[in-house]
Amino acid sequence: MHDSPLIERRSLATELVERLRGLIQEGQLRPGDKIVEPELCERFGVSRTPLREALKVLAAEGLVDLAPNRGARVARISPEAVEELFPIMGMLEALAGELCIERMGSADLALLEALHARMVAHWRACEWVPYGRLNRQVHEEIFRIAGNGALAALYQSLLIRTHAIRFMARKTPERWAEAVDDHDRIMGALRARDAAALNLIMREHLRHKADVVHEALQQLDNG
Amino acid sequence: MHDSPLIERRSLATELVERLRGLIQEGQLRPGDKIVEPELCERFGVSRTPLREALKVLAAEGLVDLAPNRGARVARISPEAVEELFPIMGMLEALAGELCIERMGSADLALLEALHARMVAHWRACEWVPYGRLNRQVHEEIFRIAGNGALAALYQSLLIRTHAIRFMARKTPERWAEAVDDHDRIMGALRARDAAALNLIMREHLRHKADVVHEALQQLDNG
DNA sequence: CGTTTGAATTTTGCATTCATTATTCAGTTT
DNA sequence: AAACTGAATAATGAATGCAAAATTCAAACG
Repeated sequence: MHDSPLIERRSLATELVERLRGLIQEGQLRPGDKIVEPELCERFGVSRTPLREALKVLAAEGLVDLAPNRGARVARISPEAVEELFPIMGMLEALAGELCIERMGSADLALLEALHARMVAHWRACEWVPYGRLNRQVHEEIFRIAGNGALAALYQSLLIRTHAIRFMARKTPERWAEAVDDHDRIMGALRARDAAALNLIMREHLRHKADVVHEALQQLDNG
Repeated sequence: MHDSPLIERRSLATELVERLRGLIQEGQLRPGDKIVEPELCERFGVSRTPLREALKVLAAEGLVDLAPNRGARVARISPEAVEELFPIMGMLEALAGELCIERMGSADLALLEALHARMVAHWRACEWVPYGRLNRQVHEEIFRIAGNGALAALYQSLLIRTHAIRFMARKTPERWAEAVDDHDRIMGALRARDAAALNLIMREHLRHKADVVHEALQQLDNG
């Protein structure tokens, strides 16, 4: 039997869920924006039925707030929500780190080292955007190595929910250095395969990220 | 101004999500069952539109599997999924425990002690059902005291996803005793406000629960 | 007797339609 | 001028309709 790749079939609603997630992530739809169904229907060339199904899903994910008879808005993220979500993400990253240590082979570690080194180089060069990309890749790679799909999916969904806010949160140079230092220590714990240490660092790392967001929110309120 | 309670308005889809969740939880709809839209529509007296919206939401929650053009089935939970989900739940419970220690007042602790004592009494009397109820209440109370709504919601959703399997998983007397012992140690750590210890116990407790489920799955395959 | 084929039936995906509920805005009142 | 009223408009919630896909099942074939 020839093992041909399955023909992938998707419903409009599924397609729309991903498109809308994308729009929210890249900031085309911003937190608090009203989502008017006929408008988006025209934009995507679909009827309201699949769009509504997609909105229901996004609401279940927490990306969209749905008020009965009053339509949908892109969810705003409050300081309280940050306070709630980041510790959870910290725990999930900590678990990912532990699993990663259990399963990681030398090739995996080498890949992480390489990504980390490139990330640090971009930091030294003050290259914001590629730094951010590498940063994300390191975390993704850790989750991949951890090999727990449900964990990765859950983390990803929380990441998207908090994305809007990080988008705005410009790191100060000190915070940036702190993040790089966290990553250095993460790599150290991975090399040493020290699960307990990694656990603590991961949670501290997320605590720092939460602090950055809080500072950014403070700025918004003042300025 | 008189502070009247808001009139609560719900869409049919929202209502259906909860009804269907209930049906799945109480075993009226069992894992692997095909969900035929017209059938359920008749049962609830609604049209397919809101029902389909509800199914999309349940699919996003992982309670239902949706295959394009081939309808919905109540999600089956595989041994692999257990392997993935229980460690996550362990981490979430561990976090809840830590937060609980941070925020718990003496009244909170007293309530937990009372629930725990009643639970143990039911165990001694071999009273299955009330034991289970108290067990659940203890965990719920810990999450309530922890005061992190997102954490509680996330845990709840994983709990429902794994519910079907626990439904079947009959504990052996040894496992039952083990669970009670776990709870004893949890109470001990709470009394001592020892977050690090509680963290470990919580994760171990969930590890044990996963073992129970695995044993049950084994039984099903053999018998 | 087990497979295969293809028409009849059922079920699903999506568009459309209709009723209900918000929102907007001009006209009125204070 | 600010605040209220209510008709006109627009948006949402849900039912219905219709085309495309899957499933079923009986007849034909090896």
